[in-house]
Amino acid sequence: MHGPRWRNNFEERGYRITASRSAILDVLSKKRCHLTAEDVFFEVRKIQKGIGIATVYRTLDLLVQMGLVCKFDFGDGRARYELASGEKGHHHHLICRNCGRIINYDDFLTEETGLVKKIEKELSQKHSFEIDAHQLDFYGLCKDCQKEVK
Amino acid sequence: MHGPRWRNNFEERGYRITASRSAILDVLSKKRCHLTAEDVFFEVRKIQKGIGIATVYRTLDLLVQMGLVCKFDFGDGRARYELASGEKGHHHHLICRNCGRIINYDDFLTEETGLVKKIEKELSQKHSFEIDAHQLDFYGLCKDCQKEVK
DNA sequence: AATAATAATGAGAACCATTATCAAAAGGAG
DNA sequence: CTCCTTTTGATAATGGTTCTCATTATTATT
Ligand SMILES: [Mn+2]
Ligand SMILES: [Mn+2]
Ligand SMILES: [Zn+2]
Ligand SMILES: [Zn+2]
Repeated sequence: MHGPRWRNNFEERGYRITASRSAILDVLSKKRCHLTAEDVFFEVRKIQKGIGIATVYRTLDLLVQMGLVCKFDFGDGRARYELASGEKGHHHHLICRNCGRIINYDDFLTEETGLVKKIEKELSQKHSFEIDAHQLDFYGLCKDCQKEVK
Repeated sequence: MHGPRWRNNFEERGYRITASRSAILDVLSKKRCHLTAEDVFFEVRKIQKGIGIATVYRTLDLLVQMGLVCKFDFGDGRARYELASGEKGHHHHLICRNCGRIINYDDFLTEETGLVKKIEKELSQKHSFEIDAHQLDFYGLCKDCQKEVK
């Protein structure tokens, strides 16, 4: 996820590479986790003093549309954004119901990736659906919250 | 998902079985799909004329907490509720990015269920996480929207 | 049955993440 | 520089959800 690639991507579509936009991409590149729009906003303001929250939302939308960023909704009322590092970089989630902690994992079981592909193929045919992505999340209690709740 | 079970469940916890509450459960039982709170509200009003939207939200929360109802968030800004029919009744989703259509499927591949269990076990150990549920969604374009977009 | 205690409810206000609006600023083409 | 398009920030508006609070319904106690 370094410069040239997304720069080309921008230019091809006639989008301008502005300071705000590249600052937002910088933040997403460095903090590789599930940032809310607000998180991004505060982080980017350290670089781009005057940036407005609207620009953050607009840019995030843009990046999602371009496929450079993934948008998640874990059910706590705010969207989360994360750099889409393509095939490699794809991961699934463990989400704590108590504290909201989110754990990424990409050390899939050997069967895991293969089966998901197989399911996708099967479902595509059966439902005439053109699948381009999937999301697998596990919900429960994290280590710390297990004690706490008991 | 018929009477006695959830009635007991309610009484055990000291919750009252009111007309509104059982009307809401009725609606969820009959319309077996992903209803928004508003959907439920309008549907229930046919039975319980004076019911307020706040009661719908409160009751849905209650039912989710009790494990009788599942709450989903497919990223369109509104939560969806659906009767949790336990082990049987569990299903995964196909979601159209264009029109928002949601397709349930529970005709899992034979390997599908087994593998998910295996992953859960593995993840539980590795991350000391107590997993109690999972959600698997596939995103893409439904049959109708494939033509439209092209 | 009457009374007291508690739980549930409806109306509407409040909340809060996200979107829309719009005038100003910045960037690019010539 | 000039014209035209895109981007931006401030702020208002939106819309789903939650909160507040006075009223009502249900249950427990006498
Ligand atoms: Mn993630
Ligand atoms: Mn479903
Ligand atoms: Zn936790
Ligand atoms: Zn569709």
